[in-house]
Amino acid sequence: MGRIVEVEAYIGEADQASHARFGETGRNRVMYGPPGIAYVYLVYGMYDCLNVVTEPAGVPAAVLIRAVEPIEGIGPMRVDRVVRATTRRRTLSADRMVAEAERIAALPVERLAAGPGLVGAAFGLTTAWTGVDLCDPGSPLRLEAAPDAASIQVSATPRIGIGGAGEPWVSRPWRFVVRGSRSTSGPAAAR
DNA sequence: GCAAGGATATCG
DNA sequence: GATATCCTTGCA
Repeated sequence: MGRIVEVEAYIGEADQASHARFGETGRNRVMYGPPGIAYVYLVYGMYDCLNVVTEPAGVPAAVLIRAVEPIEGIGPMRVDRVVRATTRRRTLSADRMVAEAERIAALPVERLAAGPGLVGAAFGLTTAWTGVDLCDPGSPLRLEAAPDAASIQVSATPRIGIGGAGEPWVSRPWRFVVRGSRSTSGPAAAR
């Protein structure tokens, strides 16, 4: 369990940064369905990114969960991070595997899920989780309201890692971060 | 600065 | 069926 501290919004086929920019396809199909459903996709061949489908059925939209501040299950998160890091690589010597495990073991708790790919790794998510109802209290993966949601300060910035210099969808401030969190994505210098 | 995986969308 | 690209990450 953890607290979501960074997200990005994607909405509509006109949003050229969205997977829905080509219309409905096999991959993005759930984005066109009812809200509250998980959409997990693979980027760069090794990172599974978790999204929450939003907007009523027919309107393709989703919110990418970019960073989580771990609260419970720290040990399992480290294990899942190590498993992911050592199984998603084709060429990895035994020495490098050990080094990777040690690096993850030494990570500060607040950095275990500090990025969209790291959220997927820490929670052991794969594209097979697409379709899970995140609003069902009985679901193995679910969203819950933060008790102190009303007092949290949020900043808005442009979205990360999207192309199209000078295009309107690039500068739109649709990335939201919990102010003051030490678990947001990116290198320390940029936080 | 760039290489590391694999799925995907878009061509032949 | 081939290939450029991708909502990333960590190391050279």
